[in-house]
Amino acid sequence: MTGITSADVARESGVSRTTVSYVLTGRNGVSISEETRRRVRETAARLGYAPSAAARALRTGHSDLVLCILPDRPVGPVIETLLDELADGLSGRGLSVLVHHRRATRPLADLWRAVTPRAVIGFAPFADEDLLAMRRAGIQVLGTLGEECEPDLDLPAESQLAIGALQVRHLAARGHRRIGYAWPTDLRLGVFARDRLLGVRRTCADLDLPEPVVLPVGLDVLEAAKAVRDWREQDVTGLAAYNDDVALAVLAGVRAERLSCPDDCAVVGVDDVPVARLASPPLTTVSQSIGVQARYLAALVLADLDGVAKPSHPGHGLHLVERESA
Amino acid sequence: MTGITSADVARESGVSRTTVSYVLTGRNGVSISEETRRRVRETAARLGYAPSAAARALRTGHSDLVLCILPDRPVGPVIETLLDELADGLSGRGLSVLVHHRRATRPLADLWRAVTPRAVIGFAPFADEDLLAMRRAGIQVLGTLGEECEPDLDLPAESQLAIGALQVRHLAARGHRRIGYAWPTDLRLGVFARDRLLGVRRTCADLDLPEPVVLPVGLDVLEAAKAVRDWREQDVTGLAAYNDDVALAVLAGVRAERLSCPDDCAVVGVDDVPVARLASPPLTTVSQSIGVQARYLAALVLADLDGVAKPSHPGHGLHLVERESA
DNA sequence: CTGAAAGCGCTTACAG
DNA sequence: CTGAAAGCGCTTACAG
Repeated sequence: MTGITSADVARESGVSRTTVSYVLTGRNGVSISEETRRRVRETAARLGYAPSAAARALRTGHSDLVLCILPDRPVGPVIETLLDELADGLSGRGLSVLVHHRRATRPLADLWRAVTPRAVIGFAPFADEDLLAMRRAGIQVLGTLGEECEPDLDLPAESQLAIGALQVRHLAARGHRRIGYAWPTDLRLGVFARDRLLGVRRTCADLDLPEPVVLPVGLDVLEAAKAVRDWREQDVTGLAAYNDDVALAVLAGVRAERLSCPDDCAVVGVDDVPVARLASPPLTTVSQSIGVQARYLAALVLADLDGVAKPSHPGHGLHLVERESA
Repeated sequence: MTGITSADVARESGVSRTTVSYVLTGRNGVSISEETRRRVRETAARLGYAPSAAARALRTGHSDLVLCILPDRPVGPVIETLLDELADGLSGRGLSVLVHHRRATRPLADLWRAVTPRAVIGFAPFADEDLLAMRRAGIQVLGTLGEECEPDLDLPAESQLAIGALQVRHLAARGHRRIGYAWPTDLRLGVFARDRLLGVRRTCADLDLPEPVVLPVGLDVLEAAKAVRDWREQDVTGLAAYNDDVALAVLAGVRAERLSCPDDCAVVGVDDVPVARLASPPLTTVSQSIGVQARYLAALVLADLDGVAKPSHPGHGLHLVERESA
């Protein structure tokens, strides 16, 4: 019932399956008369023929899918936008983007073997064995954790470092000397948070500021208020938050303590989520140029497909969105 | 290089591929000695054998994937959590959840044919022809837009209606008679918004309240402030927002107008996103019991797989999270 | 310019 | 209890 195969199209068009395949996959090496091409295409369209991806995958060894592996937690609008733009960049070449939220329960291998993707893009770290196995299977593996967009799990990711640096430089430029870091309580966020904090630490050192005071801040007003009190006791006035959500919690803590931003303390987030501008006061934050990153990622995938040289890295594309909180 | 096939496992274990297949797919109809089973399983593990999903899909007609189709816009933490829990519920049965953000650019048919999933779950409406084609191909198609979790594009979705109803009932119970509805400016949200607003309208009628005053509110303070002014001119004091993001904008508008919630006007959102409790004032909102919905969805998929009767619908599982904004 | 045929790696009646 | 063989639908050398 599923239906129409290339054999049907061949019979209807009065040619062989070979010819159908050549016409439809667009192999221009083989010369087939324009008339024949037209007829085959017309028949395929008329019958509603769509090649079986399973058969094609079995034959060629891979599907036309790009698999994106996300961590097992909500990723927020920034990554969502990135995926969206990535899908845009790849769809023109017949590649579809599929997203998988990593579960601890099932081995990753089951998934990529099932999908046999053209490329796997990791937004969460891979186990070394998974990485190797995928490479061995001829799958292009990209990560977004490292500078080179290659999973390199030991080096701190340059972009993440740069984010922390930008936060501190802005706070320092506003005259803040004692910096606090609002660390996310969600343990799953550790990978990113570690590198961003490292960026904060290094920049404090570079600017001759004292060590930043790191305090965990959950998405809870009382907890955040407690952290704000602790920071104030240590004369911390410049606060860098892991991301906008955490920054929003800090802002709530500041209000709960009847203090005000940016007078009593300044807060800088990361991501520029849509609600950042709606905060009280509107949140100053570090924005990542998602479009740029998405296009770069798409270009990397396509370059590998075409066997041409990798495009050069477009840079982090970070910039500070200055509002009223810092 | 990709490597190990069932033939390798068969040779190493000294049995036929048939036996390997029987052991590994766990067909207990056929009786195979425990000793043989053990040996095959041990060999497969030792060689790191993973069956080719493409071959299996070609043979059986479907993969072990469940494809979730999302609209082409960020969906927010609620849907993300739902997907997460859905994956949990299905992974025990060897099913992996894959997510695709709908692009206007490529026909949906290309994707589901490529994936040949066991089930497709739609978080966005399908075209009728896609729906029919998938059903014809033997794919179970579920939607989350309708009560029955079946795509039924003409009927307003009961859950969405119930959300709007709950918002109005809460506002009415607080003494608000003139209700305003904050409509999202993002056009892509129309499907959900329409039904929620309908729920608001009907409930206003049921309670003998005047027609709600619908105003578009983007995620922008100035725009929201303008809307708040307009509502006040019409003596609207109870505000139902499409979702928490829009509600946060309304709250920002209220502050910009130097008014206060819930004294001057009350605001109710939808979703209970993590930052809702961090708003100023903390946002009263309608929460959907995501866990319940996810388990129901998983159960629907599995029931179809097992050929048993559908589980009964668990109800909307909506409840109001009362904070300070209303 | 076009076609007959092999083979990708599975699963599953069917025959022992 | 186990194996030989067909066939899922494609692509692609190879032969005309």
